[in-house]
This record gives sequence, structure tokens and C-alpha cells, in this order.
Amino acid sequence: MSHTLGIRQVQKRKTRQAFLDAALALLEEQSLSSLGLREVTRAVGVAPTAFYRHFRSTADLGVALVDEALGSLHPMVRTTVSTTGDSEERITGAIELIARHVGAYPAHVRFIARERHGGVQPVREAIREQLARFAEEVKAELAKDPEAAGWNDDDLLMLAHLYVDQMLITASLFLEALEAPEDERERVTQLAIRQLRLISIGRSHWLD
Amino acid sequence: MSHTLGIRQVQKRKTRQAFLDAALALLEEQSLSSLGLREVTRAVGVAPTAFYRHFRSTADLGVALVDEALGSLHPMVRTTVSTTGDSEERITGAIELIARHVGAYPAHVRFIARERHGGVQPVREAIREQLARFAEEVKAELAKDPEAAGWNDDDLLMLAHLYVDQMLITASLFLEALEAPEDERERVTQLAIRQLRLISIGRSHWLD
DNA sequence: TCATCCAGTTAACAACTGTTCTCTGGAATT
DNA sequence: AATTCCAGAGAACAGTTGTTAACTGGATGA
Repeated sequence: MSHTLGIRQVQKRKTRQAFLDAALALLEEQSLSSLGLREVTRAVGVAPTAFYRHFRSTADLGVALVDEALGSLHPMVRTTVSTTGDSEERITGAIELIARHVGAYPAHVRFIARERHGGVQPVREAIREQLARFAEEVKAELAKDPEAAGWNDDDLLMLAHLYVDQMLITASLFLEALEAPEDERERVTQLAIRQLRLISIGRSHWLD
Repeated sequence: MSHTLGIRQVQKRKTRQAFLDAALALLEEQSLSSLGLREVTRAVGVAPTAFYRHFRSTADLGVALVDEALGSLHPMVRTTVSTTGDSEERITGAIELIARHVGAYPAHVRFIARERHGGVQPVREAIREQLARFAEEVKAELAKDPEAAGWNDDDLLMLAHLYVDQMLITASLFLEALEAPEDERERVTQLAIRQLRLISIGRSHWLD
């Protein structure tokens, strides 16, 4: 069942990845709606027309970037939410995971934060879908927790969305603090932890 | 102390406002970093060079738009937070106010949501400053509430930021639901109310 | 071995961009 | 009444943009 790719397909994949990498780099200081096709091909070191062998448009490339940035993140979210242990441990664990991820893939995080409300409709839509999937997955994990007894589906999804949004806000804060001194990042960490803690408290008294 | 403006200054202000209006309209389907100077002057019906009489660059225009969109909003936020009454009444009141504002100034709201993490640094900075001011003001109002007894300054500011971010998330959801049928907007309203309610519950048990 | 395929190239297109310098005509100042 | 000021116009600049068509040459499959 192994699927050995020919030289041709391997080369094509490599070029395609070069497009994604170059675009992501260029998008650190501009939005997708101002990203030019020629700009990307120039950065890759390839003729402008080669672009069309891989993408219909820059919007199409943007959608591919959304998949790259968020597609592989679902398992991580699931395991993070479902981790057993003290509520406080889970909070600090989640925040540290976010901090680590932002440190490892800052350009991806920046891209998602920027284009979530950006000027390119298909990309906004793709991000919206992925975040909705995250919320559904978080909801499914929350439902397993004994604390979810008595909660209805709507309220669980409401809480899940709160967590997902909070995750993005925190990621964006870490991104801004990336180049800042260590104590600024520590400040962000403490802020994020307390916000999550307050939500957690609200959660545990929801049915009072 | 009345300051009557001459014909010249009145006309200049009018043209400047025309630039802001035209730009805001063009920004409904693109980001500021792709907004061209000529594009704006064409929409206003004026020569490209006239732009420089009012703004140094499109980034400069963007900063002016931030002030227009958020500058006049501070009194509204203050009075909303400080409104007396049942906690539940204050929540529904705040959400309805947001819904009304989004309905009245959708382009402004879209602009802020889009450029908060957008590709133009001075504009991001201007938005960040305004939101920080909002948080400080919300914090000041929260501090007056008897429920704030025993809270330290850091925690009050943490809560204030949570409210401000939640305000933006809600506004963005209303924006997406603007053209949608009435029941979708009602769904958003109910979601926002419950999220605010959960935060409010967390707040009241924070010191337990 | 030979015909087919197809990722990437080359050349050309009309249209667009930001910015400069020079000019104009009516408002503002003296 | 004479002078200064200045918002906007006009023309020109060198570069840029997306998209088309026709091509090349090495990998692929018969």
C-alpha cells in the first residue's frame, strides 16, 4: 500500500512548499490581500507563470496556508483539553503549550490572527470552519468531564467557543511579546492564566 | 471663544472627510495594506496629488480612521459599564448596545476587527492604544462597584481586558450575522449573553 | 525505444502604482 | 488694492501588476 512518488511529483511538492514558505515569510509585514503573485514567485526564484501550476490565485494559496497552519493542530487541542489532573495544572499546561507553539511557529500564528478578519473572503471562511471544528472538538472533550453533568449542548458549545477565542487572544498576546524581554512574556502568561481561571470558576458555578 | 473657520478650512475638512469615507467603503472588501492612494482619490473624484495635502500615506489615513472609529466611543463604554441595576439587565443592555452600534457603523467595526492584527504597524499600534484606554476605563468603573471589594489592581485590569476582548468578539459575530436572517442574529445575541453571564459568575466567585 | 505529458520558461500585453515638479485661481492677509 | 498663501490640477517618471500564448526538455508510460 506504500505509494512511492515519482521524481516529478516530488519536485512539484517541493516547489509548492517553497511557495507556501515564501508567502508566509512575506506575510509577516503585510496582509494577504496585498500579496502579489509576482512577489511570491520572485521570492521563490521562479517564473511568474509557474505560480498557476500550483494555485489558481493568491486567495487559493491563502486557503492552503490555513490548512497548513491549523490542520495539524486538532490532535494537540484534543489531548490538551482532555488531560487529566488538577484544574490549575490543566490551565498552566494549556497556556504553556500555547506559548511553546507561538515560539515554534510564529508566522503561522500571525497569519491566522491577521487573516481571520482579513480582506479575503475564502480565507476567512476557511479559518472560520477550522475554528468551528476546534470548538466542536473541545465541546466533545468537555462533555466527558464529570463537571459537565447537567449541562446542555448549547451551553457546552458556548463554553467551548469561549475557550477557543481565549486561546487565540492568548496566542496573539504571546506573538506581540515574542521579541520583548522575558518578564513581559511572564506578565502575559500570568494574565492568561488568571483569565482562564476566572472562566473556569464561572464554569464550576454555572448551574448554581 | 467660538472659533469660526474660514471657507478654506471648511472645504479642506470636507475633502478630508470624503477621503475617510471613501477609504472606509473601499476597505469593506480588502485590507489597508492593499489600499492604494490612487484608488482612494479616484473614489473621491480628485487628483492623486491632492491626497498628500491631507495624509502622508495610506497608513496615516488608517490611523485617522482608527480615531474616527474608536475615539468617540469612550463615553459610551463608560456609561454602559457603570449603569446601575441587576447584573442580568446590565448584560443584556451591553449586548444590545453592541448590536445597535454594529448595525449603525458596520464599516467602522469591520475596519477595527480587520486592522487590529492587520499588516500596517502604525495602525495596529493605534488600535492597541485605544483598546488599552478602554480597558483602563472599564477597570476604573469596575473599581467603583461594591463587588470589587478585595480585588487588587492587576486582577481588575485582567477582568477589564476580558470584557473588552469579549466586546470585540461579539461585535465581530454581529457583523458576520448582519445580512443573515433575524434568527441567526438572535442566536448570536443569546450566545453573547451566556458568555458574559459565565464571566460574571466567575467574577462573583473570584475571591472564594 | 518512442510518443505523451507537464512543471517551469520566455515574451509580450495593457493597466496600474507612488511620487516629483510645476502651475493655477480663489481665499486670506496686509 | 496689492500681496501672499495653499488646496487641488496636470503631466510625466520609472516600476509594478495579473494574465495570455507559445515554447522547452526531462520524466513517464506504452
